[in-house]
Amino acid sequence: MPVAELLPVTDVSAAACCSPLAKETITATDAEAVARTFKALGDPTRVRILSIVASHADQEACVCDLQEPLELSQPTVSHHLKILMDAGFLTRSKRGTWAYYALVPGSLDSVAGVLATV
Amino acid sequence: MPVAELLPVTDVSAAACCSPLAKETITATDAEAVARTFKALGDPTRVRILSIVASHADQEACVCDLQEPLELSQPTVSHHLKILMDAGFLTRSKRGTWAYYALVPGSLDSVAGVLATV
DNA sequence: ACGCTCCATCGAAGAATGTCTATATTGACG
DNA sequence: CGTCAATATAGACATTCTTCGATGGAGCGT
Repeated sequence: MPVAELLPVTDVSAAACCSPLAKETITATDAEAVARTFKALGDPTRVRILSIVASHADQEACVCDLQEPLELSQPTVSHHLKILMDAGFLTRSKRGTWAYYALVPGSLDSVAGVLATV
Repeated sequence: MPVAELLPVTDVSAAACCSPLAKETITATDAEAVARTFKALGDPTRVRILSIVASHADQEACVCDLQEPLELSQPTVSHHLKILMDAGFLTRSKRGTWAYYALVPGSLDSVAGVLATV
């Protein structure tokens, strides 16, 4: 960010199309973080997973709850669950042989807040 | 969708881990539409484009406004702009030689509403 | 009319992603 | 302790995505 001030942006001739900025733009680093969040939501299977989990009683479901309605192989379901976990939308709690994935409270709502930074 | 009712899901033995659903889940078709929206936001370059456009005075910028800060080739910038247009975040208005891309008012806010359907 | 600038489209190369099968790991239960 | 069930991980393959250079079209200027 300090680099910006070093540039002599006092160009008078290029006034043709380029208009000045009214406020700061997002940094490239922050943009990557925002994109990572949305990329996790950018797959129909993962959207359905979140919907199924959210539709369960305690907003919690195990892998076997998901495999059948999604009609996907078990490793594929686990793969998507990991992505949703890494993105902060789900948590995993293992009870016995089963792994229960639960919605992180407020994680979906906070997506709206992420957009405010753009 | 009507296929679901045909399945005899009255399985009594599998009560071990699977819990019942408290509400309806999203349909596969709707999930694809939701995912398409988020996929458009799932790339750091496109997030930066939206930020730059939103930071301009009238929330409007031409391609030349974007090419330099993004440090990408012009065809690549146009490619991303098309994706953001198809997703409903930007509109294009050509004035003279220049093409001005403007934020669709409320399009970013409505993303939060999309999540409510999940 | 000619050239020049700005932008969109085309085609291709490399990277990333979604899916599967096969295998490993973990915990429960005889 | 051995077996079985539920998940996770690894590797492979096809598809999609991001990016580029090259080309084409539209509009302004001399």
